[in-house]
Parts: sequence; structure tokens; C-alpha cells
Amino acid sequence: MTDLNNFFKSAFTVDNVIFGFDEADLKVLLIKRGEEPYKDTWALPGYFVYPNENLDEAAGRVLEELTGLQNVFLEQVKTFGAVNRHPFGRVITVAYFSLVKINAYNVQAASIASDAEWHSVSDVKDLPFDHMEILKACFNRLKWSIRTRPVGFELLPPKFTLTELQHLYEAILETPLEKRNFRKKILSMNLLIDLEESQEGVAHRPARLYQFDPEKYRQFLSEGFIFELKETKKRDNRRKLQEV
Amino acid sequence: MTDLNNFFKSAFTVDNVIFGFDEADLKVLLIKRGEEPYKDTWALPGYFVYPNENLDEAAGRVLEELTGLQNVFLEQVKTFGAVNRHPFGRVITVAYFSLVKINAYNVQAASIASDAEWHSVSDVKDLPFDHMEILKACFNRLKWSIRTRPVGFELLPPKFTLTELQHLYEAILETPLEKRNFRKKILSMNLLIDLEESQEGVAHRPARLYQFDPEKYRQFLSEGFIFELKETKKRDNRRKLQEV
DNA sequence: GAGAATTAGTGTAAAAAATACACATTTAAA
DNA sequence: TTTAAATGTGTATTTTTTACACTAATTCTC
Repeated sequence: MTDLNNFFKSAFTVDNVIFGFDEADLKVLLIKRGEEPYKDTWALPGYFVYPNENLDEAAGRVLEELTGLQNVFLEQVKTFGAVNRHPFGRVITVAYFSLVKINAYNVQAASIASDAEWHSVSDVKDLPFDHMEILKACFNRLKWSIRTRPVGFELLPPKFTLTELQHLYEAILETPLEKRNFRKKILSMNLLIDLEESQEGVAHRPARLYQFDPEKYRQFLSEGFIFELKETKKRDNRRKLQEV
Repeated sequence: MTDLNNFFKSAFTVDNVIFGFDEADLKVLLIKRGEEPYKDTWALPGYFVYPNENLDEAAGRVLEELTGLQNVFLEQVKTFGAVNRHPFGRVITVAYFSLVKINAYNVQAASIASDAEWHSVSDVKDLPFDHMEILKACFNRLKWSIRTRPVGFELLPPKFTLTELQHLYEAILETPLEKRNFRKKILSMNLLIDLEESQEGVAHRPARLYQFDPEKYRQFLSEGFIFELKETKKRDNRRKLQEV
């Protein structure tokens, strides 16, 4: 144990599941791999962790090289290290997901990728390595995170309508929500600023614009409140026979 | 990218936060390190991941070498890889926690440890490396897990009383619970078998013994129910002034 | 500029869940 | 037989969740 060099060492990477939200659909940014193995296949972006780099930094770098974006929401999800997950040797990867405002995204030709493209999460069926498993783990974590912390706003433009917010929740949770109850719940947390502005350029009654207020959220937390959108729980609909 | 050998490789370990529950206290199994760095200091058990070993297997091996136990509940929590977390070089570690029935535990002299001992989690204040941070992350995950999945039973003997179960929840959640409501909630989930036996050898009214039924839990899940013990949420006690 | 189309925005009653709370019961020990 | 100790139970109140349908505001079309 005294000399680390005597020990087995593994190649060490991060993979980053980059989520975006475009009107009605949750998207994930995939790259077309430029090199073997799986050349020309759509895959999750990822790269080696450099010796002088923390894990979060590596994940942030992968994202920045691909999109040009900095200071983006990033969360570590799980580490995948099955012995045979990479055909060329032992490669252990830490999976992250990040949330980007899809409009702020700029395609850049990253060295590793010959191409990058948004795909609807629900359409992604085949990915190389164990990337399907990684995507699922990150998607599940996102489902969880959006119910317990105000992270949904990371996927929306700074000004948004409550309907847009609801559509985002519906896309991530993969379930329809009831409009009045959703609005009541969200507004009752008092985390949004009503901008007293309206949408423009829509062919119907324009909606009010809101903004998430991180300062109000800090306050909310310091007062001991908990952000929570309940998981839709199946009810027990069994009823006793009624007497007539 | 084609030749993994050209890339930086890191030493790669697992650390395992082994929890046990002893009557009233949540405990963690620490080892006294037998080697530098931090020789003779209490620390979390951990070891290198072998080339032919998956991560879960490595964590299970660490546990088995230390306690002799197999098939124990194990959950991956988070990977820690700060550049300078280990003084001898870059060491990235995947943190797991496991839940053991403290009575089933057998001390074994593990090669890495000169000693192993249960410590009350609340008493552990100093640990080497970033082990305090790892312990906290695992403890927080356990708090979460015990509220959302029936994992508490892993820490209790197969037959237990509802009072023991409540004490376990209180120890992990670090908050007192109301007896009647706790029992009502737990029993209403219908996951326990009432063994129609009683405690023996206690100097007061003996309590009924129960057993967790994994088969009932599978049923419960397949019917779409969700295991959930609500987080105690701070209430808003502000009241409007009353008219007299 | 009248009417149609479209989406925004709102309130309330009913059901379910969570909470607060106190005493009788059972056993072993003295 | 009494005492000590922990078990086990029921109900009323409050809070939260759910279900549900119409009016309002705007643009577009004719």
C-alpha cells in the first residue's frame, strides 16, 4: 500500500449526459464518435480525467468543449466500472448529468466528436458501451432531482411561463399534470418572481412571465422548508360493497 | 484514444461505510490503519479495485474480508476524486455503504487493518483523508434510502419489535417519532408478518415480534405502491392576528 | 370589426393523509 | 399484591391532495 505504483491502475473517464428542453421534449446531446471503437455511432460525450483535474472539473470541461458553456448545472450520478464495459481495456467512468438552456447552446466541433446533435430522450434506443444504462441512471436521477430541488429552471430561459414550466415537468416525469393544482403548488412555494410582463408574438392570450429567484430559495431553505413535488402515487381504489 | 495505455491512469479504490445498529445507536465500522499514511488512525475500510473485479464486487470483498459476511446490502453512493485527496498520489475512490446486522458480525483481522471497531456515528468527528466527507455523504444517502425503500430491516435481526424499528428510524433520521403514528404508518403498508410471538426475557410487557416479508414488498411494488415515510417538514406557524 | 379559435387563468368542495394526544394492558420484579 | 416498565390502541383536528369547468385575453380570419 505504500507505493501506489505497484498497484493496478485503471483508465479513468467522465461521461456527461447533457439534457436540454425544447418546447415539448426532453433532449440529450449525443456525439457521433470520430474514432474506434464504435466509430460513427451516436454516443454520450465523455473523456479522460486529467491528472490535475477534479472530477467535477473534468465533467465541466467535457461540456464546455462541446457547447462552449460554462457554469452549468452539473450533478454526479453514478460510477460505472464493469470489467468488460470497454473493449480496449479497463475503463471506469463517472457519470454526470448537466442541464443546459438549449437556446444558449452553440455547437462546436469537439476533437473527439465529428458531430453533435440533440436527440429526444424517448427516441434514444441504442447506444454503444453501457451508455444506455448510464443514460437511464441519469434520467432517473433527473426525475428525482426535479421533484426535490428547483433545478428545472436550469432547462428554461430566464423568463418563462407557468405552462412552459408545467410542460417541462411533464416531459421529465413522463406523466400529465393537472394545470390548476400544478400552478397552485408551484406558486405556493413563493420562489418565483412575477415579472408582470407577458409573452409576445403568440396567436392567443399571452401568458405571464416568471423568473426563478435563487435568493428566495435560499431564504426558503434557511426557514426549514422543503422543495417537494409529490410523486404521483397509485391509490388503492378498492371499495367495500355498498349497502343499498 | 485508440491506445488506452498512452493515457493517464489513476489508482482506483472503493471505500465502504459499514453501518450497524445496536439497540439505540447507529454505528459505523472503522479500522485502525496498519500502514502509512495515517498509521494507527481510525479510518473507513477500503481497498484497491482489482483488474478482474466489478465495483460492487470490490466493495463486497472489502466487507467480507472485514466481517466474514456475504450477500449484504450494498449501495453505491458517490465517487471522490479530488486531486489531492491522497498524499501519495492520485487515488480515486468509489464510496459505498452497507447495512449489516450487527449481531451477525464477526471481527476478523483484515490484512490492511490492525483493528476494527464499531463507533457511534454521532461520535465520529475526525477521520483521515476526505473520509469525514465520505461518511457524511453515505449517512445522508442512508437517511434518504430508509425513507424510500424498506432497507431498515437490513440492520435489524430477522425478528424485531415495532419499538426496535422505531428506534432505528429515530437513530438514522436523528429525530423523535410519534409512536402511534409510526406504527400506523408502518403497519398500513402491509409489508410485515405478525409472527404472533413475543419477546422473551424482558422485565416488562413483552412486545410482539414481526418479520419483514420481501415477497409482500414485491407485490406492493408491482401494484404501483410507493414506500415512503415522509420527511418531517417544517410547518408555517405564522397565524393571522385573531379578532376578539 | 365581428366572430372564431386558442390558450391563460382561476376557486371550491370532497377525499385522503398527517398530526396531536392519553390511558388501559401486560408482564416481570420486588 | 403491589410496583415498575414498556406495550398497544382510537379519535378528532388540521393539512394536503385531488378532481373538476368555466371565463378572460388575445390573435386571426372573413
